[in-house]
Amino acid sequence: MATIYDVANSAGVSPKTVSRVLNGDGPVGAKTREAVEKAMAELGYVPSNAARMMRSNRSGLIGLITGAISSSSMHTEVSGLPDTLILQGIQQVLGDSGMTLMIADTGGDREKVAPLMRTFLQHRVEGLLYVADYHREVQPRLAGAGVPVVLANCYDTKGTPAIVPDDEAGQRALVTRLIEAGHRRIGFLTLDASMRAAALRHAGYRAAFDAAGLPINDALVVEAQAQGAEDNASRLEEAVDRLLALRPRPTVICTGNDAMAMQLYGVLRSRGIRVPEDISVAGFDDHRVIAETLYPPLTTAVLPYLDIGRRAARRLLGLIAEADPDTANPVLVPGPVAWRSSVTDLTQSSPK
Amino acid sequence: MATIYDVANSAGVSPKTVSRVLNGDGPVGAKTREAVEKAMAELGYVPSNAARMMRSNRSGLIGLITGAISSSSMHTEVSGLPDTLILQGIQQVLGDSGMTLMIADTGGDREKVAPLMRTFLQHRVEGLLYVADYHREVQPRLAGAGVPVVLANCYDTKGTPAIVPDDEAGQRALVTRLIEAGHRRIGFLTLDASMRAAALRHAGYRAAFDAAGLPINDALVVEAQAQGAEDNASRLEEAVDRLLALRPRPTVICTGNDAMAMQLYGVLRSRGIRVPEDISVAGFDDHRVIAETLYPPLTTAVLPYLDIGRRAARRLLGLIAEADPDTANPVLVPGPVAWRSSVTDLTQSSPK
DNA sequence: CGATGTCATGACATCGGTGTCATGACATCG
DNA sequence: CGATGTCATGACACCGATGTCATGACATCG
Repeated sequence: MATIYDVANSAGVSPKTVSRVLNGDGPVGAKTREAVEKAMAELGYVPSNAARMMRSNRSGLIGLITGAISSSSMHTEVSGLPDTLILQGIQQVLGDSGMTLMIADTGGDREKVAPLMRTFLQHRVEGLLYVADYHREVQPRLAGAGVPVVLANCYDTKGTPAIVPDDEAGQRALVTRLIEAGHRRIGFLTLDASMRAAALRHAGYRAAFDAAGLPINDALVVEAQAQGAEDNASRLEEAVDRLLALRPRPTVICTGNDAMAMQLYGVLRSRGIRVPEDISVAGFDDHRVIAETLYPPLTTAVLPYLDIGRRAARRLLGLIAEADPDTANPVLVPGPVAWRSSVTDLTQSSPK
Repeated sequence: MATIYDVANSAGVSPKTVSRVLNGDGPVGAKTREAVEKAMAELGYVPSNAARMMRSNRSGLIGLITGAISSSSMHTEVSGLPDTLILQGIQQVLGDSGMTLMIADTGGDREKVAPLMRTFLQHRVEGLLYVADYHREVQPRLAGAGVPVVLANCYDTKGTPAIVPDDEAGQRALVTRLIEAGHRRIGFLTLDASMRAAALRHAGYRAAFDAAGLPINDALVVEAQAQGAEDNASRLEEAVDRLLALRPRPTVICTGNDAMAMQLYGVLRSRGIRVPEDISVAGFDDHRVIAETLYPPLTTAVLPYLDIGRRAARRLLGLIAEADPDTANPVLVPGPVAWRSSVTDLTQSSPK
């Protein structure tokens, strides 16, 4: 690969002059510039970042780690890469700022974290991102490396800058919309209670009722997932039947996430209940493959992954520039409601 | 950040000796080694990859590009990152080999490819991977950069090393299993015919019949997706009704992918048809969220993304080491059949 | 016309490692 | 006992860029 010396020789100038052409500092004569540019093009010259870095001490690299990193081994499932939307959001912001992303996945093996960190440090990353596959608490050992860290889709108890989805506001907005659409008996099939999202979404559900000045009926809320259960399908069926047995019956059922809504569609149909004519359904996540493909398309609260990624990247860049506006921590990112046809508007007098 | 000189001073030796301790080349006295290691630990010394690279000319970096890169603008949909399993597979292999992955996503903007390539070249990546979000042909302009390239989940016409799923073998294996389970009237709802996977899977379907010595009834194969259609839902319904109108009715319906199978569940239930009691269903992809969550869980052909990622990475490492076994191109990676309860075994005399 | 300033350019050192070669202290051998 | 070999270590150059400073050619000014 051609070096700056090759270019200098070929153009009959000194390396320093080539450097000036490259970086636009210092004056360069028009004819000289032309000759240098021609030489660069001919040789296919691309400056070496390594050499640059030695002087500038700026690598232009950001390290990203996913997978097991904390010691919260409660969820031992093999955790893979997180939703790609988070990565995409990070990419967008970093790309625009001229940073390049290095990624590493521990593949669920916590022992791999240390060597990965070492590799990142060898490359002199200017910042680190840790991305979780679902909203949860982590106990990272990333700190102390002398490099700014931002957590995305997770948080810790030490006040490390973190960006997480505002599950509570999302569920609240969704339920508020349901109430506005005339629904009063709103069933809620919740996630495994040990999940952070479960508690927050439940709180959002209640907050929506409170804000509307409506009473809360706890019989409408049923946990439909269990810790390490295999038989979540039958558990869901039981939960659904319990809701359906209520009189008057719920007019809409919210689920802990879109996957559960997908199962709910199946259970309801097997009971001869039509969606949304007989009962409406709403999910959470806006998992595209599911929410848009289901028939009818699913009304759901959007998990703002793209936005979370963008904000995490921006915050990290801020920390690197030592210009952290020092906002509240963790930052809660709200998502909109995706209103689709799985929910009937009861305020419309004549259902077609 | 501490340098090798700091360590050398602190340990009272020369930088070269520290280097020897680091790399284990050349002999070092026991006491000296101890002193050096102590100094390194105290200073939190991590060697700089940039400096190393200047001499060795080995960056230890692999560049990965996803998103729009070809000029095949037929599918203008915003293409995001590909399935994370491919990335995970790549990660695993590269991580074990000591390489670090740099990733960049064009976010669908082809204009971004050139600057990204430049960035990668500045970092002196030793190889490039291009990963597509679904099996297709690309016309990359990656070549000529003097760096080995491997395509994953896509291929070109110039013979660039490529790793793609063996869609034909997958569909064939699936249909063969169906035949073994006693099915003879096997419906097939295909993807948009312009997709590579559609043609290959169709070929696999036919091959299974041929191998079993059974006749093919073309009325059982219906295209259930259209080019840029909005109303694929109603199109699917029509296709399903056409299959259901056949006498005798198909005993199983294969779909172009798992998402379509998910829709099919809905359509069948709305027609009062039970899965799998009245009719069996099989998908393609083994898209976990769908295949495992659906009730009943979906029998499907596995798209071996993890394996594709692994092989792509291994092949790239081979090319970098200039030891390419020069296998057939593109490499077709077969996937197993995931047999779940959405398909009834007709050879079992008594359905429970 | 000499002093001063600007422009265009180059020589040289430097960043943090590592390859090459040299050196001194011992051990071994004939 | 002198020649030779091995071990442990250091001096020095080099990788490819860029910052600092110097230099020569002109232009401008009083």
